[in-house]
This record gives sequence, C-alpha cells and structure tokens, in this order.
Amino acid sequence: MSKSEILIIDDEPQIRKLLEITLESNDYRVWQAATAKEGILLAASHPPELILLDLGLPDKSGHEVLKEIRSWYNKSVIILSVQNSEADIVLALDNGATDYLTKPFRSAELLARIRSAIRRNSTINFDNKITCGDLEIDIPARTVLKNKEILKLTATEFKLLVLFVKNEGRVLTHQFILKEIWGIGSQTETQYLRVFVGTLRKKIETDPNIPQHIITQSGIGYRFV
Amino acid sequence: MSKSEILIIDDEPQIRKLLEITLESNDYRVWQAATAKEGILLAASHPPELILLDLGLPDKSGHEVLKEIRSWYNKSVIILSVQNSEADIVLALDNGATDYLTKPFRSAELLARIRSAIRRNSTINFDNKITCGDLEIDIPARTVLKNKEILKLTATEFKLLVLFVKNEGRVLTHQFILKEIWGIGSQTETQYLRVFVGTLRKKIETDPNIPQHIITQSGIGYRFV
DNA sequence: ATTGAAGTATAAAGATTTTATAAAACTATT
DNA sequence: AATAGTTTTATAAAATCTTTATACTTCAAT
Repeated sequence: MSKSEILIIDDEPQIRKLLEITLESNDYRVWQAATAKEGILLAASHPPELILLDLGLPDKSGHEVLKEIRSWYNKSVIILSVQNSEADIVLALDNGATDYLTKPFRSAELLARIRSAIRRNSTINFDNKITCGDLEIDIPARTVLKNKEILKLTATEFKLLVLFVKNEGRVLTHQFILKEIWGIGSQTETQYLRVFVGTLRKKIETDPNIPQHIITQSGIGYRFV
Repeated sequence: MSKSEILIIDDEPQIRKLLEITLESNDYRVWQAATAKEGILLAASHPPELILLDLGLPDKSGHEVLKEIRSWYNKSVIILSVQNSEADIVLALDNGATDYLTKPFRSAELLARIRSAIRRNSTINFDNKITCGDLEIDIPARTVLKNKEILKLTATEFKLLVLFVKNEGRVLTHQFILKEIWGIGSQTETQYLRVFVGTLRKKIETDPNIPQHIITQSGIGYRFV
C-alpha cells in the first residue's frame, strides 16, 4: 500500500517543519503550502488524503480556504487553530471541517486524529446511488426503490432517509438529526423526529412493528442498518 | 531498548532495598527517595516511567506528594500502603493514583501491576476507536462490538463502559464513577453502580460469573482490563 | 469450625422517562 | 376549496432507571 498523502497549509515555517518531521516518521507523504493561494492550488492539482489547515493565514482567512476547497474536495480537513478561538472552530466545523486541533498539540493526539480522519474518508460515500439491503436510493433523481418497487417519499422523509443512509451503522442523536433536517433552533423538537421516523418506517420497513432498518436507541437516537 | 525507570518514594530502608532488588533483577532502572521533598525533586528533575509512592512518609503526607506531582506528571503512580487503610487508598485513587498495593506484597503481584501500569502510559488514547480484547468501542458512532457482533447498550451502560475503557487498568473508586456518571450528589448511591455493573457484565462478559473485563476491587471500586 | 459484619451480586417491583401512533390543526400550493 | 405535507397535541405502550429485598461471598473474631 502506498503512503497516505497529507497537505499542510500553514504560514509558520516552524510548525510546518514540526508537522513534516512527525508525519514523515509515521509514514505519511507530506505536501506543504505557506499561503492560502498555494494551498488551494496544491489541493486541486494533487488531492491528498487529508488537509491540515491553519486558520490564521496571511493572504486569505482559513474559513474562505475551507469553503473554496469544500466545493470540490470531500475528504477530511483538520483545522489547526490557536487556543481560545472557539467561535472560529465552530464556524469551521459548520463549513465542513472534519476535526480540529488547538496549538500547541501533542503529537500522539495529532496522529490519533489523523488516523481517525483518514479512516473516515474511506467510509464517506459520495456515490449518488446507494444500495442498502432491499433499498436502493438515487439521490439526484430523488427516488427510492424497495424490492424494485418505487416508494413515494415526501421531501422531509427523503432528507431523513438520506441522512440515515449516509451514516449507516452509526447512532445518530436526536439533536444531530434535528439539526441536520430542521436546522439549528429545532433541536429540542424531538417529537417531529418521532412522527417522521414513524411514517418512514411504514414505507421502508417490511414490518414497521419490527423495524430492521431504523433501530431505536432509547434515550439517544436512532441507528440505520 | 533502554530500561524503564522507576522512582521509589518510601522512608523505610528495608522496603526500598527489597524493591530495589526485585526491580533491578527484572530489568528496571531504580531511583530512590526517602522523603517527600527528595522524591518530588527527583520526579521533577528526572521524570521516571512509574512512581511507587508510600503513603506514610515522615515529612509530608503521601497524599500531598501525589497532588503536587500530579500537576505536571501524567504517568502512572502506584500507591504503597499498609493494610486496613482503605480510606487512604480511596483518597489517593481519587487524587489520580493509578493503582495500589498493600504491604506486605508478593513480588509477582508487584511486578504484574508495574507492567500493567507502564503499559498504560503508552496507550493513553486519543483515538476514537478503542479495541480491548474481544471488545471494540467506537465512541463517536456510539457502537460496541463483541466478537464483531453489535451489542445494544442503554445510554447509562454506554457511558459507564466508555468511562471504564478510557481508564483501562486504573482502579476507579465507587465515588469517582458515581460522580462521573450520575453527577455530584449521587456519590453515595453505590447500589446504582452495582446494578449497572451487573447489567453491563451480562452484556460484555463471556461468563458474567467470572468477569474478565470489569474486576471488583472490594471496598474500593472497580478496575477495567 | 462457627458466627457476624461488611461488602457485593442479582432479581424484581415501582417510578419515571422515552417512544410510537393516531389524529387534529395548521400551512402552502395548486 | 381541495390537496399534500408539516407541525402539534394527546395518549398508550415500551424501555429504562431507581429502589427495595434478599441472598451470596469474604474474612476476621470468637
């Protein structure tokens, strides 16, 4: 297996050097950029497995870089930020960052988070057609087939199903699902979710009384299998 | 590989000598201190892989030494104490001790505890996926696999398991666990803990009557291995 | 060896929380 | 106004947590 490639976008040479040494001695192939412009170019010309992005760049804010990159790059991006910049971190996570590290960081932690982020890459499925047992979901066409029969789902039901399918196997908390489907501000309306899980089960489960796809985790949320 | 260094802080010369002989013949490099002051200085100037700390020191209580050391030292500290001093042991464990031994101790047990404590140093885990023998725990996905089979845990059982796993090898006192899971205010409800350890054992242990993972430390708490 | 005390394990009853479901009320679209 | 879809409300059922009761285990003192 070839080495995983990591792109570092950070303007501080010492940090880049430190990261380079740590990563190369752990068998990663490292690319470096000192400016936002350079970083975006490198990421585009040579998409790496993972990007380490400093938020404090000289020519353009890290947030802008993240947004730009995210329009075509869908692997992991870990944010590097100084301490006490929680607002920055929250913004970055909302813009699609995978994880974050605050400087100074211990190399054990850095490496663990990188491993975890890269592991996640391989499970992100951006295919437009997803098959899950007897279900077949075509996201752009907005159609769902169960045993080759077309199902009629409402907009919300479809969004919910796509969210479940994209996170197959994971337990999604009520909060998370509500945030994703209804937006922040509706995170306490657990009852919406119950109603829609109910209608979705009626359509996708062979026996809605014994759900095989949408599993309840009482007190936490749901898991799709 | 160089020898692991162990610092002994104990005022009794016979005990120090006994420990020295046992440890050096098992390929450890031994440092010694007879007083609290000396011990703290040595630990600071030359941080060892492990500290063996006697609670009954002449100049300062072992508890104070532990607190002081813990502000900068994050490797394992094993407490040496006389028998029937459970209150002392509980206090020390809550102050961050890793494990304890009551004098007189058998050298086989001493060595086993030391090996386990040193192993712990290197496996402090920032990773999100943790493997523990036949158990696989994915914290963000909130899933637990036993021999690749998914286990269904309730919210409280999962919290408890995560706490145990994150402190693998450490002795956790009842008080500490109750505080972490049920919050301060429930620290006297040891019975809750007994019930939940029982249900958790039923799910994660191959034979709940002979627990291999959650070990009872009578009068003190539990240890996860 | 027997007893008693302290600590532990387990089952099960009771209380509480969470979930599922139906249905009513509301909203937007045609 | 009819329709489809969403948001609320109400309530029964299920799951989980708390509490109680009881039995077991360990170990020191008689």
